[in-house]
Amino acid sequence: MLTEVIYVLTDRQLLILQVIVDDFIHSAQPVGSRSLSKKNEISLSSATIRNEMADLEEMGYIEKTHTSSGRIPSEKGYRYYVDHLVSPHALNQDDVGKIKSIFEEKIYELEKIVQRSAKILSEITNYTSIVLGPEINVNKLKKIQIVPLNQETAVAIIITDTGHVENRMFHLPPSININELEKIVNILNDRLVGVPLINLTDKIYKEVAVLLRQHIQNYDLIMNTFGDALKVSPNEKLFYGGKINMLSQPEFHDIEKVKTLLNMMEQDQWIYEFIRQNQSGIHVKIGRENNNIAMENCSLITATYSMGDEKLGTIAILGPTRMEYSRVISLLQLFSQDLTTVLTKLYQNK
Amino acid sequence: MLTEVIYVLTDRQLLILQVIVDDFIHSAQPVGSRSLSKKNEISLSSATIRNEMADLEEMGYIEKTHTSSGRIPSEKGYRYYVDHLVSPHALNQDDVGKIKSIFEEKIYELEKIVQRSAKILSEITNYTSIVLGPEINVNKLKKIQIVPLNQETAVAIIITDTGHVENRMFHLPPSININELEKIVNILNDRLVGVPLINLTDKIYKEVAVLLRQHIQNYDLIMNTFGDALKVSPNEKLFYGGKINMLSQPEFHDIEKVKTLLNMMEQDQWIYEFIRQNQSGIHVKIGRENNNIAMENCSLITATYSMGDEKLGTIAILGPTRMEYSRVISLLQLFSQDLTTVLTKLYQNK
DNA sequence: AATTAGCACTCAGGAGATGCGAGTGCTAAC
DNA sequence: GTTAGCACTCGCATCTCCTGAGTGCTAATT
Repeated sequence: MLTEVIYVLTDRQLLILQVIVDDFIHSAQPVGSRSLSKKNEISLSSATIRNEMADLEEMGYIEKTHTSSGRIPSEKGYRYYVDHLVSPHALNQDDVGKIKSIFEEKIYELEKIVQRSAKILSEITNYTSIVLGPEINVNKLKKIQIVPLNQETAVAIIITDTGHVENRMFHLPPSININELEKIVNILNDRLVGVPLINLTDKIYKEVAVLLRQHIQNYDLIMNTFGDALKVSPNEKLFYGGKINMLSQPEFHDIEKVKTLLNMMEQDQWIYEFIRQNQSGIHVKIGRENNNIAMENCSLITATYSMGDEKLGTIAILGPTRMEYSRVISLLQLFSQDLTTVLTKLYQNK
Repeated sequence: MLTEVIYVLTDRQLLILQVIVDDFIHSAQPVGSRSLSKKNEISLSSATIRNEMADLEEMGYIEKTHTSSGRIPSEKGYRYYVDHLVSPHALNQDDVGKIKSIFEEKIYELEKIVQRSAKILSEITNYTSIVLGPEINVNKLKKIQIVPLNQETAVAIIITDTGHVENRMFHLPPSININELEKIVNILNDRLVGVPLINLTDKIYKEVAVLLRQHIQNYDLIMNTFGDALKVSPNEKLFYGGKINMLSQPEFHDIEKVKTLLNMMEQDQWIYEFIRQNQSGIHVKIGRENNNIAMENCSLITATYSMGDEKLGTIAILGPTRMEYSRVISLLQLFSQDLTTVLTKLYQNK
């Protein structure tokens, strides 16, 4: 992308730009000079405003939809607005209450908290929320269990220090006997507790294999099938809230746009990679900054949440470029703070 | 609902009705007499066809969209078509292959099989698939485990005979000690293995409570919090596939219709109750037969799947009333049969 | 020098008018 | 009983016209 020239704007231009963005965010209609001149914040004639708007347009901060239309903010305009003009939004008591309510119910499972959060955030904002669940790969093993179901199958259960439970069924070779299985489990629990899940398989084959081979008859036979069961799914889960909220936005009255957008959301992998790479803190990506045709008309605001100072996951709000930046930013700030506090309190005291 | 009069149709009328429905299903355009007269199956002049169509309309099987338009099937027409005119559809090799592919991968978890099925069925049909997961309440307890995570929390794990794993975190009262917990678990496992999950809490409080009270110090204190953990979520899970396929149907080019429909799908509860009540076999509900405004323009074809002869769950395909009934019916027939066979083989041999 | 009033101009979008084509129903002939 | 023929209907696309909200520019005003 070309680096765009950043002009120095006069106070008056700043004011006008801000009012245009604010107005357009709420009305979704191009803003004209006459309607601006009527606002309290601005006491200038429409002609003067027209002159200033012409300058703002030349600098690339606003644009027209056709020759004689009012102005709408350009992506560059939104960028400037987000970087310099958003005032810390005084949050509505209602919204604050709803965010607090997420944490009031006594839920202990990380994943459920996160899922609930996605739902409520989308309800408050009327946009779509995307929550990247906690990274389970870095969680540490608390216990491994194997429960045989019948002669042929058993289920392996992996419990982490955060209380996350993974389970996988696997096939039992006919020659195996239950005692052997128990021996394996004992050895594994003995040696592997505290190991991050991501290192589990590695550690088994490199360090524990020798030991297992000594004690177990059919080592290869068992590990062939059981080993797979221990490979924890590599990806964190994505949770969506309010996918259909986008349908209520006037910019998505076109069914084709809706389709490409919803389609993109089904492509978990892309979203996953995209959201995952966020550094901690709040970030705003506007329109084409997202590098995805489906999101041309969308902005994405992301925040991270942590436990102590270990980053756990990401939460994002997806709306039209014409979204209420200041409100959403404040909401996410509050939310990620609260979530971090709760999680730290819940799980940090081992 | 009023019982509608069922007229006896001449062979010629049947033929015309069938061709109209078939044609409309594929073109989504009202069918006129002239285009009908050109078809090979029908060798009549357009005028004759017009006369027959007038009769069919009078009987309520077809209708006009405006005075001089071609005809489209009415709900009654679709009903008649489904009940009497659908010919067993010769399935495409491709489709059969895709259905078989669902079961080729070695997945053992019931839920994952079902989830995968929803996805693939929606891909084959281009409609929306709704799968009601296996009823876990009737599964029988295989084992209960409790794993303490730290001083304050523990996770309870319930494993069923089908390999389904439920887990719930709960709070440990500070005065409790680990040995007591283990004692409880031992007693529960001793007494409750083989009990259907739905009867679990009941059985604990009615039969096992006495025994527990004898052996456990802080019975009330523990059971207060642990008891909740054993209450298995009452509902089976709903899985959707191809929610957005509906957007490609011409009848859903209207954003409002899409919104009400997608909204309805978010109301899990309603869909759940509605689909659940199906008897085994294949059932077709057309338009307003579904008793839901959101589904006025939709038809729902449901099939059940079982293990042995115990009905496990339901799978449904949701499409516009103008959907390919015969194809979908055949697909569902094949699919539910295959799924039943696989499940029976997988889990029946205990 | 900065601001404003005034004016000619542009364009989207809604309201009518028009024509075309695909359909119908009816009547009379085959 | 079937069909040809004809008058009629209506949706839909196209065109034109009109209005209103906007613009840019120039000249007058502060």
